[in-house]
Amino acid sequence: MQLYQTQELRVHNSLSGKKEPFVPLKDGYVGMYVCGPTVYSNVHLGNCRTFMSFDMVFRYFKHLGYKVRYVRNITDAGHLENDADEGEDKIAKKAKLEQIEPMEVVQRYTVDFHNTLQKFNLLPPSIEPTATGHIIEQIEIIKEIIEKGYAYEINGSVYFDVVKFNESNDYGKLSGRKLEDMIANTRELTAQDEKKNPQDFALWKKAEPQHIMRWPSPWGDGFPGWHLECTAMSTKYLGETFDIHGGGMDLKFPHHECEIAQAEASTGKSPVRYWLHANMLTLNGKKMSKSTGNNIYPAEMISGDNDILSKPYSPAVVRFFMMQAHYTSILDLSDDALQASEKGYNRLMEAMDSLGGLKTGGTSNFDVNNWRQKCYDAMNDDFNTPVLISHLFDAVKRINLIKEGQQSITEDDKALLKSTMEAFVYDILGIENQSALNDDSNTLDGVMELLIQLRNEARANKDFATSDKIRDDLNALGIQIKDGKDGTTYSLN
RNA sequence: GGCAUCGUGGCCGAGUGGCUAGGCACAGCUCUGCAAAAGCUUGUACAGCGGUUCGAAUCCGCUCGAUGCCUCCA
Repeated sequence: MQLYQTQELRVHNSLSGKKEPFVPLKDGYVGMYVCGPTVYSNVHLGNCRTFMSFDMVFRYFKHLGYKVRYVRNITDAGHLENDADEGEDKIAKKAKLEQIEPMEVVQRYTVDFHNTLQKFNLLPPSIEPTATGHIIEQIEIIKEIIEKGYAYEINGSVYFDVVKFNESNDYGKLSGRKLEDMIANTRELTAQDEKKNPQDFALWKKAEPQHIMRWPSPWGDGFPGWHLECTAMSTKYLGETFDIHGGGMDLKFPHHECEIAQAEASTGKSPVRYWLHANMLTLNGKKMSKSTGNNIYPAEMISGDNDILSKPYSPAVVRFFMMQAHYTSILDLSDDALQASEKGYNRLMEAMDSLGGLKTGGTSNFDVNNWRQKCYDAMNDDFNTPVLISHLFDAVKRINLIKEGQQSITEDDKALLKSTMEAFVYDILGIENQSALNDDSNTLDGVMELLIQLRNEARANKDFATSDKIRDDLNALGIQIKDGKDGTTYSLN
């Protein structure tokens, strides 16, 4: 018996705009595709939020007992900088700027991407395919689309015929747009545009002689278009129809809309059953943007080397902060909000640390089973991590009460509470306990035990000058002394 | 300009047609030698203006504002 058989998960499907019961294509298996980064610069924090949201989704599916194949691509072929004919792809542009090979750019920023995600404790996906590794597959799809009559070749480039497609299909169903409206609002056609219609998009672009990234094709040397790689790779590894497709809100149009069109044109089937979109991260209430300086890189945040925040924040605190908001809501990052989260995070982790040492008794004042199901209910409701966290804090309160001897818990309930807390905090939310990670020295424990003992002796002798000196000086070092009912403990700040 | 999403107490952030989300901050109390930690108690929030309803912050309309997309972008 797997958990998914008893827990009824509902997800917000962008295609219908509603929460729907999640039923996978194949019982017990989930296929999930998430649009990965274009590796032409360092990942920024907004990217991280999106990938973190889907990491949490991935983790929850796994926790429920599904076998999950999670595919997240690396876009290393570059995309056009602009829509003009002489458009240059981003990666080639960066390569020229830095006087290095395009693949050097790709390598450098792929490494940065992986390092950063690892800091935030993201699990690696099951498959991480690259666009350049799937040129052949992309060419095959283009052939298929041409054959079906939804694409045309001109001057060595191939374009998707959106108007034609819209006659038999619904282009715009994901983003809630109508082709007629789009046509009505279009800016003037540039004179040299090869496209029949401004809404058409490139499947294959002819490479000009100076273009470095190029591959042979039936239409001459060129490179694949904007949206094709995701269709090629998702189809290859997950099938023509699969369960979940995720990505940032900003990809909804045109990227995801075009993916649907490409897949429906080539296979005649709707590619995705549930579209999930993660919302944006703003900084101090405004869009993150490199050009205005309203931007912060993960590394700068962790090191504290930035002009925006008052202090460094650990990746675990940042993750906790992000999990306190629902993935479909815009989240605003600010120093105040992070400070509040940091304190909440510390309180949660201290409860986690004291869980194991809790004294048990003959009765429980805490209905652990009922509480546990509330946690699942929160997650089952479209991965509602903020509500889950509110329940986790209910447990924190209980843990502290039991610790203070004001309430009691049975051995069985304690075991269930502990395993449930660990599952939700560590496995599902992916929040690491950094106090536990750093606490690798038995020496420190020994020294602290000695100091606590000396302080207590001083207090017993009413030598408060000495006891306060120990307490205050330790505090200055970032070590907090805590006097509880059952003796004194300490924690590192 | 068009489309979409959203506007919640000092800050962040859930949620629902009538029943306390939660975190942080603040105040009072308990505990303490004094503190800290922990616990308890208190906050008459739901952008504005109308409307529907026995009842709306939750539904509808309008206004204002924010964010995203409309050209690559998580």
